[in-house]
Amino acid sequence: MAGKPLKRATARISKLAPVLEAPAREPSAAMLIAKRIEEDIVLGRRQPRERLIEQDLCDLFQTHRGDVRLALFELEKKGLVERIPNRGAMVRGLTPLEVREIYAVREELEVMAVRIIAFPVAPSEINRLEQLQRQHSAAVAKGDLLTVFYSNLRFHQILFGLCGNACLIETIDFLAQKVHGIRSYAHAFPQSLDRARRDHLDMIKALRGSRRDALIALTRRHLEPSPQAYIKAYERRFGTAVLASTD
Amino acid sequence: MAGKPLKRATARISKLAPVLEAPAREPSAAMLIAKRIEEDIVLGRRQPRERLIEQDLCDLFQTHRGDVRLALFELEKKGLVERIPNRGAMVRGLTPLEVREIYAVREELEVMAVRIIAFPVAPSEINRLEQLQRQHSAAVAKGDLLTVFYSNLRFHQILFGLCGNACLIETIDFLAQKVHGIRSYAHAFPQSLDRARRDHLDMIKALRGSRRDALIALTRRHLEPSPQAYIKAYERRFGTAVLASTD
DNA sequence: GCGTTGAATATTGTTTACAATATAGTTTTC
DNA sequence: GAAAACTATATTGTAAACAATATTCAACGC
Repeated sequence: MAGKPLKRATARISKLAPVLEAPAREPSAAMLIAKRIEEDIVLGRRQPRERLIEQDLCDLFQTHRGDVRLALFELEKKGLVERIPNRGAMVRGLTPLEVREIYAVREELEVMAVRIIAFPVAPSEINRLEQLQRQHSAAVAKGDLLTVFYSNLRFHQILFGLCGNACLIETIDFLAQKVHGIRSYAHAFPQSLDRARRDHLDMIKALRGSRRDALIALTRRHLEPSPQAYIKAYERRFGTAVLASTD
Repeated sequence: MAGKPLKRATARISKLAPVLEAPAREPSAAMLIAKRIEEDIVLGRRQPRERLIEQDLCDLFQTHRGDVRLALFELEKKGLVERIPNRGAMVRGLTPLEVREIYAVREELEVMAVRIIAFPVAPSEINRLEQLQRQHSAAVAKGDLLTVFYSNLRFHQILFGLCGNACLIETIDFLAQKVHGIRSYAHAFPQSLDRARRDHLDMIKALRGSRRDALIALTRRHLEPSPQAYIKAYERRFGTAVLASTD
């Protein structure tokens, strides 16, 4: 047992990873839990300021606290959850100011994405978008909010994915996640969902015609309603003064 | 012991967090470890593809694997480390393509930041920048690369912090972190450090004169050398063909 | 009665031990 | 002698127990 510790040290030097490809790993348990909690927040099943207690989540997801803990750290960085040391985690509510700031950055990046898309776009890609759009419309008609949420998400991922810049795609996605929670406000009105649907159709049309300026304008317009609806709802609830009030 | 479990359930409903302010918490142990490892990567003390073994890091930082684990997850999300399930973590090397993509997004966001800075900027802010710049120059002269790194980082944080959009500031910072690792290449040449120094001085001048267009041009120019140096070094090392070769 | 103190409980944070998986080296078989 | 199977070891992943911290509620003194 005396000479053994050396082995690890040598191993670190010699083993420089034998050219391993990412083996298309499935998401870890912690990520799945994070995803589920995120869904709950998005669909309004969990209210802002509601506490997220580790043991409760363990019981719910049938797992140990390690995974739940990791999921909460994950959600904290995404901005959906607030964690206070030794006190725990709670669903985070965004202030109107934060929402406006996030949407300003989203607009900049999404416009950048459509600005660098290489035209013309392959018909197969446009067909994928149309298919997702049909799925989205059907879900809207049925009132299936979960499917609405995911098909909408996928639509935008495919659309902005066309730009080809992986970092840009990732960052757009990251910012979209931050405001997932406020969509439940925007979607409270059927007219909002309908407007989004029409925007999508127009986008597909612009894409097919390689009309870049139209696509940029649509991208900007498409981002407008959500923050406006949220801010209105917020002011109705907490008074007209939009300050840093936490309660 | 029969009726006790209920208490937790009721607690979750009743306790809606009694208006707690963020108590300016100090960074957790995991974050400190992540920071230290990041420094090692930035300064070239750890090579790309080098393995990061949890137990080694525990010995090094005198802690348990929980913290180290969390730090590695953290670094994975930042993009500095690659993790493969059941196999471990290693320092991640960026391909030239990734570097170009990241810098394209950085340019977009940093230009956005200086575009929305409210002029004129308070003299106190400009003084802070000048002070940091003096610190930076002194560190360059002394060859103190760690101080060079941090004073440069702070300079940009203050500069872009002037834009006032918290989300934008955070995202700029996030992307800068992703390419911290390649700065060791750029800084290999003294002329690079000197050019950066001059850029900073010009930026301060433009800021003082409220010359926005000049500041935007400087911001773009300032981002050029690093990826170029990295890509050149990469090609010299792995051959001129810039493909997905991993070794 | 009201604020304060103190014990009981709830919740998070840390540590350790254990199990599962991957890697390296050795032996065996053709 | 080379390929395949097996064993030993290294490393990560999981779980449970323990410790530290915060919250709740009741008793006490003023």
